[in-house]
Amino acid sequence: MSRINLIIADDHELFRNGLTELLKKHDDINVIKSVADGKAFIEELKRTKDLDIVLLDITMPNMDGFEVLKEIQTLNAAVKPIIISMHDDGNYIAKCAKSGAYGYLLKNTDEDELVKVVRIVNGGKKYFSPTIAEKMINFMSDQKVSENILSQKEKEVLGLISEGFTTKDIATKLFVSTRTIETHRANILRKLEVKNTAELIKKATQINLI
Amino acid sequence: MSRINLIIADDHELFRNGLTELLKKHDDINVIKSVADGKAFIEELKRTKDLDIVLLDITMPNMDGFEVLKEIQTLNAAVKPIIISMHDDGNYIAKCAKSGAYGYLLKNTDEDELVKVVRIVNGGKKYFSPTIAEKMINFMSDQKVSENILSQKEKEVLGLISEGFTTKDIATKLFVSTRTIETHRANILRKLEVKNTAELIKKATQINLI
DNA sequence: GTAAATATCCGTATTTATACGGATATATAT
DNA sequence: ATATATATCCGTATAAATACGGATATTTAC
Repeated sequence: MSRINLIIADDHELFRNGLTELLKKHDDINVIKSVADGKAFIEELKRTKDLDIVLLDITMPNMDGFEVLKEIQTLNAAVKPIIISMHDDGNYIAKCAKSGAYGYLLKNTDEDELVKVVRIVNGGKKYFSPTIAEKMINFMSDQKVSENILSQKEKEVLGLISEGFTTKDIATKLFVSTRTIETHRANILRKLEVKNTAELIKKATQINLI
Repeated sequence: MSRINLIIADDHELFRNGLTELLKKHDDINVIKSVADGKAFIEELKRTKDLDIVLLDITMPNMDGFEVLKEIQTLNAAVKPIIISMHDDGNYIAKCAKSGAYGYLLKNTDEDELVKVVRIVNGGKKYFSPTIAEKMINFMSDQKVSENILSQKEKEVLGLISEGFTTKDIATKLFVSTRTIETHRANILRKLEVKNTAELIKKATQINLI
């Protein structure tokens, strides 16, 4: 039986090394390298034959996990990425799933779960735990609301409002009448269910619109 | 020579276990236990004699690192806490230093540094690396600005503005004339160097004023 | 292909916010 | 103890935002 060839990419050296020690205990898993950022990983990827799995952190310098996922797709590489993140934001999870991750684990996962997922993914199957999958679903429904509730133009206007431009400024900038911008503002206020600019900006920051 | 008795408190099981494996390699360090949250640690603390050091994460369920630091002080325990965090926010660092931490390490510290700090701290000395110390200093000066630039009253007014109350609303609520609130608003805008409410609320959220 | 949403336009009126400029009593800090 | 900052007050004026109500062409969705 051939062993599972694996690389760890995480900018936290203590975590990376600790994880290596943990995985060493499992005979069917072969940690061939660990790297501290996405760029270093991509270089390894190009150099290494028979790489099965990469355990990938999201937040890394140089090139973060999302970019690595994209690059893996671009290169059409055979490596199967498993995300190991400490964020259980549906946001992150959904983004990873869309970008081709084979699994998503939290850093508080236990060793058994980790090893289990490595084996499942190595077999070519994707694995997202029920809890993780749920977070993702919840996010996607919320997201739909906050991302799609405003039109492109409205989002643009909102952005300019948040930068301190007045209605007149914005109208000039966008080559339309102030009346148009006023209508946009009114619609934005209505859609976000707020009654004035102050509340609007607060809400918009809360739901990540600006 | 007696060994250094150490407990790890971190909610990320993979990190905790990996760290344990790493430290096992050093004969003078004795990892007597690892726990997943602050509360569990405090219980261990009460039970365990001759505990020298705790490696403490900030973000944990039940009782976070800050609370643990406070509790250690309250109990007047002899254990010397070293924070291992992934956040290099001056904010966090300053808070920990104030609360009696003996050291502050980032999770991307290397093994040598970790072991070095454990030994230094075990000798009774505090250790904050130059980089960490610098972040803390920078934060403390920034903090002074953003926390002290507005008066209590101005902060109160700002809070109400951000909730969508108008000048008139606020005047009524605070039993003063609208003119007073208008002056407050003008002063707030001037102090934060913004020109209208939209920009104000954005800036205020950015610098954590609301 | 029809319905719904969007982007754009217009008018009138009211309410709010901002910009000037100036004042006093109290608390805080050096 | 004197200077500085704060909280409070007032007037006048302009600029900006919000609230009504209504319209059309285009794009998007089902």
